[in-house]
Amino acid sequence: MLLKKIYEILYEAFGPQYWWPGETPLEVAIGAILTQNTAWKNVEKAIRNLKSKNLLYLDRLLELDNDKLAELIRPSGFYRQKAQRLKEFLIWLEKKGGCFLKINDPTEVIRNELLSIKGIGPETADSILLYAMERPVFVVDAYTKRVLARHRIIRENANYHEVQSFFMHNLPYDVQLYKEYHALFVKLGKEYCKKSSPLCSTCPLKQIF
DNA sequence: CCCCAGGCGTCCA
DNA sequence: TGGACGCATGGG
Repeated sequence: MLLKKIYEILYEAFGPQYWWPGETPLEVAIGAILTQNTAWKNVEKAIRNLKSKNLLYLDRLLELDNDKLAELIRPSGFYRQKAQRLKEFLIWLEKKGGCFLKINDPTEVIRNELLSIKGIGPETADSILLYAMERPVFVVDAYTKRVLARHRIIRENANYHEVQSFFMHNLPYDVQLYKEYHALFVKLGKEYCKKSSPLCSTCPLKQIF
């Protein structure tokens, strides 16, 4: 199967990526929100700010007013929006009991609740589900689409659900596989499939075609 | 100076 | 449905 083959080639080329970077599920989820259309380097600064003030805990973040939070996460960009949206998410988490791994609702139910939070779209919801909650959900991002479109595996304008279904219907439901696969796509995209450079003559996937 | 980054909501056709 | 635009910092 093509998707399995692609995975093997990427894993062979890059090895394990150890994703998601973050020490706790809460940190993972916060990173998922802060990294929206933002370089990860900038997110690291924002998270470092929170850590250095010992604020990376649900209760402490909930106490923090939005302006203070915004100032701390400023390096991650869109910081006023993100502060507000992050806060909304934290309130949801608190309402669910405050602990990701103790939430027992079906994945689809949680996903819909996450999507109803303003500022959490499909990619962010799925990143939280996969990397913070260990649910078998495939994460699709800009790199995934760009890589597949350039190799003509999907349409240029394929939507999120379409691409996600393609993976989930052709791969086993396997959390570890999905975690690694998405991380490998990001690695490949960053190094071989940049927006500005149309060619990718040295792309590891070349050997398939 | 430019373009880009691990998106999303809103508005409009 | 899907394209344009605003949101904002930091790096190349």
